[in-house]
Amino acid sequence: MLKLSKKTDYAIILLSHLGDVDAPVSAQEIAGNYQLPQPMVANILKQLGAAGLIQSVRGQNGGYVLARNAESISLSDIISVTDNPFNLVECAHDEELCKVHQCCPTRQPLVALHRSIQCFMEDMTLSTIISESYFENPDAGRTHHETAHLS
Amino acid sequence: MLKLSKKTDYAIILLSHLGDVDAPVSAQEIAGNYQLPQPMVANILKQLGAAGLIQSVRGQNGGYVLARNAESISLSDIISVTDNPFNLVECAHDEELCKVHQCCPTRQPLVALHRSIQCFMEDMTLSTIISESYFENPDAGRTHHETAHLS
DNA sequence: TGAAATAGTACCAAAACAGTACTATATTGT
DNA sequence: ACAATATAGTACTGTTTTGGTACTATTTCA
Repeated sequence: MLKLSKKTDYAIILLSHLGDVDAPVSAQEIAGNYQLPQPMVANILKQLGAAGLIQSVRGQNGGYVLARNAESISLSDIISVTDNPFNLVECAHDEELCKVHQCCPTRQPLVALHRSIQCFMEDMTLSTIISESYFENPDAGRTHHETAHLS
Repeated sequence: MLKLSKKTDYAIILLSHLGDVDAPVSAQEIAGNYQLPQPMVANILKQLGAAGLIQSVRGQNGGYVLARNAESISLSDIISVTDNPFNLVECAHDEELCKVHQCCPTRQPLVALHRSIQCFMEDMTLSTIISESYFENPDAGRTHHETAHLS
């Protein structure tokens, strides 16, 4: 359906929050802060931890901190954890799956679209996301990215 | 999940075929040609017809022809028929839906990604798709190599 | 020892997807 | 006229994905 899952949506919020503070932040704290369901938040943080994007601190006063600096975490990293592996169409990576491979019209243009999205997501880092979220004005910091990766 | 539906995948194939011939083509003919399920093909053609992308010719020897020339049919047109309305995230278009709108980190970067995808899909016309599908491997080695290590 | 936190699973309801079925209608060829 | 072939419209269904919950175990600090 060409949309991001809520998990991804939430994950960006959670990671942006973690990127703003140094001390470990608990799931409960974030859930309360953004009025999101606590079990959901806990679940996503668990996944992000298992994927190595964040580090966990167990026990009382525990929580999560970023495992790497925000510059080295890309939107692509996040999505690969919270969404299923990014595949616009099944045959884009595994040519054998294509039934009409003798002359499939979809493959070329969709692979191009796939690559354009992929590049965008790899260039968009968490630190960029955090700094952009400070602009309240929609037109403030947008133009750069809008024009960057069209082709 | 950030993937296209099979309907869209099929629709591109169907429309590419219609763009290649002048006489009306029936659902059965296309289904046989590409070994796709005939009822599925018929259903998609019905939808594309209702949306005005193709014109129907009823009766024996009937079928479908493109309603407009292939240059004026964009990938965006196709997707808007066969996929649900394109929305990366719910709040991208309706700001009121956003629960954490006091300072939502996701909105800015995802709206940018949304626009980038939208522009790509509007610029990619059916005629481009058709002409690209003629190359079996234009620079296929490069394309395959680059997509191999993505995602 | 108890409270607060993560770790790991496993589960469930609702929605979307992929595909099918059936009836009605229009056109052509004989 | 009539049968064959085609679209038109609608409704249905099994499967998968999504969004979210529940439960138990483990770790740490006070």
